[in-house]
Amino acid sequence: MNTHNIINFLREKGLKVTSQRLAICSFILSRKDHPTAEQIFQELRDEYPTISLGTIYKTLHLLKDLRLIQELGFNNGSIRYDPDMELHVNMICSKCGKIYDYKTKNVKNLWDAILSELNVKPVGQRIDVYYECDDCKNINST
Amino acid sequence: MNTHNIINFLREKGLKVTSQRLAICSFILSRKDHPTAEQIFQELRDEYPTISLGTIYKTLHLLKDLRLIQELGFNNGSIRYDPDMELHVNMICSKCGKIYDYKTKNVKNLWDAILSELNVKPVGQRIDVYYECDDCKNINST
DNA sequence: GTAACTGCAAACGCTTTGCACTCCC
DNA sequence: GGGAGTGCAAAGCGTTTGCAGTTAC
Repeated sequence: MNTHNIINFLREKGLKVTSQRLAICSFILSRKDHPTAEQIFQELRDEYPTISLGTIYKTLHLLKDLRLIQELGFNNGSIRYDPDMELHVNMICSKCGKIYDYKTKNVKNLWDAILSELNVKPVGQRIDVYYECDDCKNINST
Repeated sequence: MNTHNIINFLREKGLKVTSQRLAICSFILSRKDHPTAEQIFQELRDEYPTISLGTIYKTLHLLKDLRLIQELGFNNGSIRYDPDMELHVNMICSKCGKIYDYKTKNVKNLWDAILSELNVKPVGQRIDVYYECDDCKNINST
């Protein structure tokens, strides 16, 4: 979703388009690494020095309610925000916490088979694979 | 794992078998509903009035390090503890938060397919399906 | 006897809330 | 002009930590 689309989307919902809100939406909707609220805060501070964590959280909740992002809670209590609402596998490095999304037709087919077995209408899903990424492997072997 | 096995397991690891530790281990290892630390605390209080949350957490971390349980972090910041270390799907009611585990051949197939496609050695996994359970459906329809 | 464990309370980290001020519409 | 949105600071809540006292071995 580009800036223009975000503006229209917010207006359609009767929401005000402020510069902070636009910045936060553009940021999270374009990121593929599932940042935390704190990371968003730090990265937007350069351009918006007065932006606050409270605003970040309020905007993220808004996007969650609008079903544009999903929250991923982790064992250390942190929450990361994922703008990909389609079925995918979260590939998570157990050392550095880096995440990338993985999607194939095969995953979709197998997932559909499981859902038909379960006979439920899911309102959401989450598939995590924890592994050691190449960067962390290399650090260990040096 | 019954009480006798737990005692032997702890002894083998050189850990002391205290009544609190035994109670917490027996409790979490036999529960299928993935309780929180607070729930364990409340339920054990009757029998062990002086037990503390600190001890619950320390014991849970111990069991995690021993790979007898896994932690599941959620969006509200809470952590729930799951004694099933085999591959399974967590069926989670999005309304009441109730969880039950689901295992079939297809789940295993999905997992094997993903792993062979990805060509990684996983160190763990997590598969959640969020849905509305029968109890919550009935409440809504009355 | 002593090292590990417990219970308590304080500290911690992330998230939420309340409210006065600001700015979009 | 009015109400939604922002920023700040305080409060909230689950988890972790530190330490003195206790207990298993």
